[in-house]
Amino acid sequence: MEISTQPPRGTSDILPGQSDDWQRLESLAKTHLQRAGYKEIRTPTFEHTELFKRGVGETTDIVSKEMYTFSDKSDRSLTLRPEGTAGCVRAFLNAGLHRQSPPVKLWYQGPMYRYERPQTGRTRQFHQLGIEAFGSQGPLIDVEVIVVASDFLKALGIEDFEVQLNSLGDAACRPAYRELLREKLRARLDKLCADCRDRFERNPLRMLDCKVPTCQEQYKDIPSAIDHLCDDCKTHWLKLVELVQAQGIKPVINPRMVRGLDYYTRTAFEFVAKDSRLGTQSSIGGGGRYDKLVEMFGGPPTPAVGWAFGVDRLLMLLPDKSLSALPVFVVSSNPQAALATATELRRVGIQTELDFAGQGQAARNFSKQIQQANKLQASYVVILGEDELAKGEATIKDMKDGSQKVVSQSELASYLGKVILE
RNA sequence: GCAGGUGUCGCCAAGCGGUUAAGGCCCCGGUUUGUGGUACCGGUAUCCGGGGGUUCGAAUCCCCUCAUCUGCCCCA
Repeated sequence: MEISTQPPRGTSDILPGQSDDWQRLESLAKTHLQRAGYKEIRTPTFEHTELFKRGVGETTDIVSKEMYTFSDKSDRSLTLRPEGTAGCVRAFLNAGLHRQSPPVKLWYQGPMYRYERPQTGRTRQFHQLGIEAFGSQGPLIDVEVIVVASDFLKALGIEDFEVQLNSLGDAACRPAYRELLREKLRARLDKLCADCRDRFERNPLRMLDCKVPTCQEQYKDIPSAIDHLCDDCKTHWLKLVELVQAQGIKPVINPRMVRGLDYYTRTAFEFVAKDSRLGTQSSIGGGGRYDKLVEMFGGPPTPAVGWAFGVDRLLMLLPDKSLSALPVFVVSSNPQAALATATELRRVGIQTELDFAGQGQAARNFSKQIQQANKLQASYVVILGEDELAKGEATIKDMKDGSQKVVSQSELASYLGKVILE
């Protein structure tokens, strides 16, 4: 019985040609976020199921139908993380980071798991890059977080996106608004789609961003959350919008945007890109403020704000990358000499290849080796034939124009270093 | 969970009841063992996602199954 070489449904391998993009994105993220004072945190890829149920919220789609949950040998219920914030908050508390001078700023990157039907821009294992800032309650840090994200996208070469903004209120005003929604809509329940009737019970706010036109028809005259904020939330919101604009970002106020996770309070935002490469997906990242989550996990009251981007989706939007450095290729009648020279060149920082297709001790003929060099798009070929080896020399062939030059082996590395590394 | 599309060599792909299962790309070898990119020649699927069935005969028809893609829901 042969083993299937297909990866599990909804997962995929990141192959040699693609990993360049991943590395580019990761290194850019790292420098960008650290520059803004964010420190990397690495938390487990699975956690106690309870953490997500409580943290993300029982009524969310993520918890109610998308979790990868399993029991270990001691019958603990564990779940592959569907998002990064819950784990960060847990680690933040467990490590006592709340006792550090605020704000505590973290970033993370890694695979997340949601059991869904795969399609363009959506897989069961996907990757998020996120940041979390704990301990500051003013809108200034909301804005920092948004600006850092926006700048990061631009650094990646992604320019065509909008920032949608909304405020969801807090414990002081959201319950009242929720009831208001129920009151207004109770009589119209029969005109709504099945999903909305369900949302009516579980999470009325979610009704507002329903995509069904007949539902939207019913919501036309429904007041938005922004108009029903309590004084504190209102002040925060107005300042937020003002500050965001002052930083040169033109947010799109979207009173209908309700994020899918329960922990958000006040600020919610989403980065949206309309690009056919994303299929019908348009959200490339999102986040908001979650001022009650730390407390809910048993910590001291700690306001927090953060976001996460879908790395896989960002990668789909990356402009065509520049070509990587071209190697030097060592051709020799003596495989051992070829490897020794390649190693010498590599030590001074030159990307160097050689031929491995020979049988046993024998090198392939020069023609074959140079063919191989050509296939790898070598910039230069170093030829160490019997003649050169006898004289302690090396022939350098410029693959662009075919010109050749003989240098002594002792000068080879420094000569090529000059030509290639400048 | 629901609705459609697709599954023939590593990749693209012809074939639509009786073929040794085209072709192209890639790869390998040769013409050319001291020199590349072109050209020419040769090689590479006992097998058509898997399992049943119909038939004298199936990659081609039927059933089941698996995978994949696209969309709905929702999100990254």
